[in-house]
Amino acid sequence: MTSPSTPRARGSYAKTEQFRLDVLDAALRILAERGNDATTLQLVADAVGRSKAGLLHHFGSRETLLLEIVRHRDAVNRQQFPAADGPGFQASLDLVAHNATVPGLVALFAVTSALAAADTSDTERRRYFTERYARTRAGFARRIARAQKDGALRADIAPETAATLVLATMDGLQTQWLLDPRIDMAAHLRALVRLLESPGRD
Amino acid sequence: MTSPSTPRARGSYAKTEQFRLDVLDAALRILAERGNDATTLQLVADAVGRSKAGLLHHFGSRETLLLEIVRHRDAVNRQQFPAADGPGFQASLDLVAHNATVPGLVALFAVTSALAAADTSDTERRRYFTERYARTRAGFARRIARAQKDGALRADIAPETAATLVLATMDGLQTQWLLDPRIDMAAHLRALVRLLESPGRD
Amino acid sequence: MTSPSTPRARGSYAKTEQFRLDVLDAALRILAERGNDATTLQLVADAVGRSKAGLLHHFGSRETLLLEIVRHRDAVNRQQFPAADGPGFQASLDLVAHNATVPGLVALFAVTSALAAADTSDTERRRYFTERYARTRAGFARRIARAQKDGALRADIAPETAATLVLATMDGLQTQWLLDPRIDMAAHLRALVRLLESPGRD
Amino acid sequence: MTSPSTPRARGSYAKTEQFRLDVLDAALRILAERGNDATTLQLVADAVGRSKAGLLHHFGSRETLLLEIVRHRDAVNRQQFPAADGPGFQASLDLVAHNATVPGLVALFAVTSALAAADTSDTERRRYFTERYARTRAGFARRIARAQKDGALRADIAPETAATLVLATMDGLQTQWLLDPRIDMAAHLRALVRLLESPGRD
DNA sequence: GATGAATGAGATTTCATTCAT
DNA sequence: GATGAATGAAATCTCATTCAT
Repeated sequence: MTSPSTPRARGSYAKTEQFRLDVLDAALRILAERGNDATTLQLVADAVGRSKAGLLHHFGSRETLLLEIVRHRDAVNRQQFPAADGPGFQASLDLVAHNATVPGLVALFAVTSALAAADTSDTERRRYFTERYARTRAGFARRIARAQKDGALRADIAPETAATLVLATMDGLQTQWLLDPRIDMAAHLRALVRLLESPGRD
Repeated sequence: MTSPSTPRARGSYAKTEQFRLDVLDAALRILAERGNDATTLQLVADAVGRSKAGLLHHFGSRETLLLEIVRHRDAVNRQQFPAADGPGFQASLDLVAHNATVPGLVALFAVTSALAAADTSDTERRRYFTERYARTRAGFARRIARAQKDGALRADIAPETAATLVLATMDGLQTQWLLDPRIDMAAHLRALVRLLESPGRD
Repeated sequence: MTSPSTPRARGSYAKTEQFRLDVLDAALRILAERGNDATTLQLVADAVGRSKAGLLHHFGSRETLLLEIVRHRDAVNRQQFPAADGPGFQASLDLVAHNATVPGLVALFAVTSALAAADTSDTERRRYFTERYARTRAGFARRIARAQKDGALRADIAPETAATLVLATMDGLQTQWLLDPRIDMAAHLRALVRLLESPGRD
Repeated sequence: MTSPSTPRARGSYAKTEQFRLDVLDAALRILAERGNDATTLQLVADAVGRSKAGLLHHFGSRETLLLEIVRHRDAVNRQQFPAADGPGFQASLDLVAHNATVPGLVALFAVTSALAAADTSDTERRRYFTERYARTRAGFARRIARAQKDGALRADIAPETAATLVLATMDGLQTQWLLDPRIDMAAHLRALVRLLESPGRD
């Protein structure tokens, strides 16, 4: 374990962590500008003033680098949008609203998760997303269960099921929004939450 | 032009069409076995006993070939699971149930649509999916509106909104199912439909 | 077999052979200017306006490309300096004199043959030089035997032995000349020939 | 500074020297087994239980390390085969016979001297071999001149010229022997010596 | 239409070497 | 001195794509 304030894994090379962050930033920026296929290691290396080989030394492969962006953003998001202990979906709604300002990042998530899901062997990418979804579902389910007990959400649906639906909806909305930015992700998520709050009245 | 109703049979036309179908089949099979990245033109060419150049002669590019699989499957599915004029979601439920038997195809859709959504320029791929989603949403919305009038679905949500939610859920469930096959896509879709139904129904 | 005037092996791509020759020329030039280690594929590729990958498509590897230069020069030299059927060493002396004008080429031969000789496994390079030396020795021996019969060369040394010595001397002289250009290769070779012509008289 | 005549023994000096010798031994062994290209610093480092960086700390570069092997072997050989003050070539013949038992070493000399000769700039390697050849030629010439005065060798060839020929032959024979071990280096060198001897000798 | 050859782009691997500790 | 980490250079490999026949 390292000291809590400096989350560096190995005791060496102070500048390394900053360098890694710089690379992730640069890669994300290029990704947002050029798209997945056009984002080459050379371009990223040039952007940070290093060589392709230098990047590979730190990240192992192009795939891993992209996955690291996802990982890092997940960590940042967990800090910025902590799934508060309240029963509501406010944190998720805030995150969705925030995502609507960073299409490049949303696109990266969409592509990476789809590729991970399509992997036919047990890649790190696939493992990461499998775990990530399981974790997110569990968190949602916990808060939904509590909200159902409080009477804030209707109880005629299993918390796990509702959690899966919320998560699926958030994902699906991203694809539709990327293809047609007029679609309001947050508004649609709110609509789903409303369905979960009370049974329909005619 | 060939006559619309009878199967083509003249000369090389029929042969070409059959060849294209063979390629799509072979490609989908390899895709299902090996995943997206490992599916090379060479592999597909070998599988159908042709050259890489031959495939490209017919399909233009690898991307287009993959998109053609999607296009073709969409056409087949429209035939097999016609969004019947009834008010229910039975056709969609049937399609989802069927998809659960063809993970390779589901994976292809997930990857291709994500890549299309991530495209930063106006590619054919992007155009296809944009249109496809718009069309599907419109169809869902039409049937939802009718069901609301009939009292089968709750009316306190805009048909367009509900349609977007249903479609998003179907997409999102695919990713989750690919990552964890224990997730029952059809059951979850039914749960969403139930949320959309009028009270006093179950 | 192909027609005698167009020595192209395969019936296709007229420009290919010229391209290969251009590459060999460019590589030899750079080799002469920069030396063995500093001659990179990139440099050669740039010189002929192609990509590294293009070169590798045609030559397989950097090693092979260098060996091809040797092969090609051997062929050219065989034409320019045909080991005439006369009994003398004039052709060899001419070749040695000519070599003294192309240090880059001599250096390439020296390095490549040494590397081939140092190869611990049966590489193509090693095979080529093994065969080349055997062939050259046999040719020399044949002409020496004839000269001995004619009385032009002393007969108290086996033709094979003399041939091996002549060849060894030519090689060894190249190294010494490269390290100190004041050494006159042709003059030294003539001195050896004189030793072979007649026994010493005091 | 250590005392000139007694072997060093103080502190880490002796240890360092032993380490250097161990590295040279290990490198030569690997060179003999794997050949020039396949002999990586990592392999040598592993063989002596040190790190690559450790080797470079002591030797500066890979090239230098290889040159050090040559240098060290030259020193050992000068001790074991002192070019005795007698007029004959016995010491050289003994050395050649000994070399025929250490192909790895012979190969290293062949490659290193060829690379040195091919260097287009004034490297340490090139300097070393230039000097080494000059020194060896001078030594040979001195002894040949004496033998000519003694009437042991024919006098119708300049001692310098004969020395250059002998040295060239020794080098050239090594290459031929490495490529075809059936070639008897010592026998061929003896044949050259015989050509240099006065008539009426055999 | 079809195909083998040619081509270029890019990822990856392998090294030697340099840097920070 | 010694070493693990960092780095860049270059070769090689794998593809998709284009060209010439």
